[in-house]
Amino acid sequence: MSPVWDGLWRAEVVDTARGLLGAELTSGGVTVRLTEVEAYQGMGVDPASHAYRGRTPRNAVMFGPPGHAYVYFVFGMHWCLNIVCGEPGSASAVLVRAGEVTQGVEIARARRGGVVPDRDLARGPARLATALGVDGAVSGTSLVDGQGPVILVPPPYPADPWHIMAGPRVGVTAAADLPWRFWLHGEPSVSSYRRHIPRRRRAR
DNA sequence: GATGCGATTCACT
DNA sequence: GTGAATCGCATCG
Repeated sequence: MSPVWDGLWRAEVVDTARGLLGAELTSGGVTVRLTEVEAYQGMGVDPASHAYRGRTPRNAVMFGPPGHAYVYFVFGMHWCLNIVCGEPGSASAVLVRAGEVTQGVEIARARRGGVVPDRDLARGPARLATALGVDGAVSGTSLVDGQGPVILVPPPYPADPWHIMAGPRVGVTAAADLPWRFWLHGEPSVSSYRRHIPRRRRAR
């Protein structure tokens, strides 16, 4: 594993998240440059984390070594891609929320199913996963050993700190006040979703 | 642009 | 049974 990665995984997950801005994910002919990420801490610490209540079959890979993919299924139709961080057992991770497609634009567009503006190809975690062709089969594979279906490459240089914005994580109901979402200022590919608002059940 | 809401499957309680 | 780390479309301004 490269020294770059080693240092990133050892950092606090919020710093790891910032350090991943500008990194590139490549899968099946499509490359995405990360412009928006969210940090999730580990078991018993972060109530918004899937690992908060401990290890389960679904989140088991979060407890494994860093640099691996944790992919989960939400809302009955979407896949989301996370990068496992920290020491093995720490169960922290960074959710990849959005990016700019830098290679394979037409492949990504085909995966997204037709007419999609470039900036929207990987704008949002489920769209990003779709653009890369990522699904549950990727979960548990390494992103950094060059052997897996998805390859993660470090940023050519760290993002300018003045360029990094921070705010509440999107769509989470717990710990909604923590500014653990990070994005690159001015990037058109940054998702614009609002904070989750619990909706009343419609059975009435 | 902002806001509201339904779709649709699964893991966990 | 409940609610979820979302998205796309409809509606309003």
